[in-house]
Amino acid sequence: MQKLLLADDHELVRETVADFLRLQGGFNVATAQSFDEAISVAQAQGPFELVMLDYSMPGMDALAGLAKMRAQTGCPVAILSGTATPDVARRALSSGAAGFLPKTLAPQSLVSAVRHMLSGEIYMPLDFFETENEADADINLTPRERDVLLGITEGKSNKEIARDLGIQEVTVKLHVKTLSRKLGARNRTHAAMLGRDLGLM
Amino acid sequence: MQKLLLADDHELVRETVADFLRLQGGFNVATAQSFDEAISVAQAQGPFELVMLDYSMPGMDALAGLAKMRAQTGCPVAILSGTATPDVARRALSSGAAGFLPKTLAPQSLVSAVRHMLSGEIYMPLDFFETENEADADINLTPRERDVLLGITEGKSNKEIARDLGIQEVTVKLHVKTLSRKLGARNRTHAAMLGRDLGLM
DNA sequence: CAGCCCCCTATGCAATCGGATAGTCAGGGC
DNA sequence: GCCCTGACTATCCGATTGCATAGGGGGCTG
Repeated sequence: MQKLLLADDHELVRETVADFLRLQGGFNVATAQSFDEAISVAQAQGPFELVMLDYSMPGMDALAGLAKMRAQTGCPVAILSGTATPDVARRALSSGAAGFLPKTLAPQSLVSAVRHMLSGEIYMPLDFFETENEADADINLTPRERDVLLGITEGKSNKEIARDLGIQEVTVKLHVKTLSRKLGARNRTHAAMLGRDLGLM
Repeated sequence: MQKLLLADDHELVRETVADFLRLQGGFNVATAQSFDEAISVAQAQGPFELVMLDYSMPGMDALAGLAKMRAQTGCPVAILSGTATPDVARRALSSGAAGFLPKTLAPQSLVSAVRHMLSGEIYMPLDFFETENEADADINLTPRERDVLLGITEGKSNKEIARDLGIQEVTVKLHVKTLSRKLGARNRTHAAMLGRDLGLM
């Protein structure tokens, strides 16, 4: 029987979900109520074939906990969250999560998601990509701003970007300022990160 | 019968894969040999339920083509590649790809991957996350450098990072310089991008 | 055609970054 | 004890960025 580990600090959620997985999925589910306990349980009762961690939980420290658990157990680790944004979901996957499980997921979908991850695939509900694109809709950079943003993400200086685009450095500065304002970025570096996260290039 | 569109400029690959999907998967597969032809076919013979685009193909222009095709058809679009790195794969997913298909994939896996994406899920072979982590192994930042890098990715200035960490601004500068060297980054912005791509935080 | 948007340029200045150099201090390994 | 590394501090200086202000020219649209 496949062994799962579910860590969440909300007891109601944790135990009902665990029971559901036991009954509907036929899994052997262990639980933990904090990140540290999850680490202990993983060592004491392991090996597990899949670990699910709540994103906001004592000791979890965001995605650092994900990396720690992956290093510890070597098995797929999924992130569970009730509030997380598409941005967090994408970062979780980039950080090596086996999947992202919003708590709004239909129970039956959870079982198939778990099976899915057990077979070595990445699970990501489509909703998150949809909503992401809607959210982006109100941000529209001009073609030139996009060019400049691309240069920034490649680590180029204003001078280099200007040369590559055949325009003056001052003009690049102008675009940097305007696109940063549109993105709500504090500076060029922040703009680069937001630009990539939002998939603007 | 589910309609797929496969675009690849290598005829041998394109037609053999298409035939395989027809025979083994029972799909209706249309093909195109360039990005522009893919757009035309998508309009003329659509709607399709899944589009697969070769990553390097005339007119494709990397991930811009992905976005264009998604906007055009509104259906899931997967990226196909023989050479792409984990980095490109992750960017493709961040840009809204329905999946990433390396050409080293076992044929039977391809069929299941396609079914998978047709059901609205994201497909990503586990290999890519594995190799990614191995590749990262030779880059090891000190804990402090990691702290500083995190601050940079959040768009903070050296002064802010120093205040948050309780150290002097000059020290932050030192860390910025050394971590940039370790990452092979040209400046802080580049370091932030590389750091996120490599999942170092 | 007038208004608007995008693109481009220019000048000037303050803040920040990037790099070099030169140290102190604590801890681990030989 | 010696060597090495990580972390931290200091000063100096040039390069770059960020911001404000003030324009010109082209294209699209009501």
